[in-house]
Amino acid sequence: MKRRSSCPAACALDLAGDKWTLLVVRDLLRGRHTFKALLESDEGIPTNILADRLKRMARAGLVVAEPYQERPVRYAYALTDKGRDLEYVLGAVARWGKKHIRGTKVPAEFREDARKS
Amino acid sequence: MKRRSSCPAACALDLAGDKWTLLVVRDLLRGRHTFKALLESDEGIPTNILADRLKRMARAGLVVAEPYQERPVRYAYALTDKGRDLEYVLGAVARWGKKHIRGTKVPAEFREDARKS
DNA sequence: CTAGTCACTTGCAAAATGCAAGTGAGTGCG
DNA sequence: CGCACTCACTTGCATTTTGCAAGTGACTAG
Repeated sequence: MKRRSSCPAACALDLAGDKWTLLVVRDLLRGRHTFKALLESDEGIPTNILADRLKRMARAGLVVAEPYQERPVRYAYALTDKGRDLEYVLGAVARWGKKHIRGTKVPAEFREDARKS
Repeated sequence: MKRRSSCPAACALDLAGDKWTLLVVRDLLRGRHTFKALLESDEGIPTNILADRLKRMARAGLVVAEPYQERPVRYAYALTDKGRDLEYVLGAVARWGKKHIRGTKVPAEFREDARKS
């Protein structure tokens, strides 16, 4: 894995700087842990992209996949400490969106987290 | 412009959720205002991408281009209030990168802003 | 007249994205 | 057993975005 620079922001953006990764984090934080549950968000992430993001995030150490049943094996995805810490990035992004993009609404699951907006 | 959902995070990511936009914000914050100065960062943004990002950011109301000389007309890019507010997002991203990606170093221009890391 | 700078634009190949359809392992029903 | 259905993906393919290199136009300095 090549690094563009030694800037922490640039390196962080290499891991989480796209339109979907932070939304997956958002959904994991709001308690959606299965592939199907993650698919059901309003934004409608395509299945192949979700599969790819989960793999990348696992490689980057942001999530872990743990089997919640055998036969057939089914995985539940959970944030690692590293992934969970993206909550503060997500919070900053959401706060910015709420302030500057009119018509946006914080999902019910995050209402109390939005007090600082 | 179509909106993926009404979530403030999703909408914000549509505007700034890519590998380059926040780095341009970082460079504008550190006082680099011309096309050339923005090109000179360590990450090496390609010229066409920079031109495209500046256009998008202008359309999104994040930056304004003001001519700093006539003959030939040259523009200096400056953040709007909306764009400057991305500083908090950038800060959260940088803090996360500094904490979780080893070997990263906050650029000198931001050292005092990094106290909360 | 020539070289050089700045701010781009253009062309094109490679990679990422998005959509739809398919697959495989299993469960529940009659 | 046969058929329908679910869940978690994978595959194929068209479109879009990226990245690199080269080119352009306006102008300045020598």
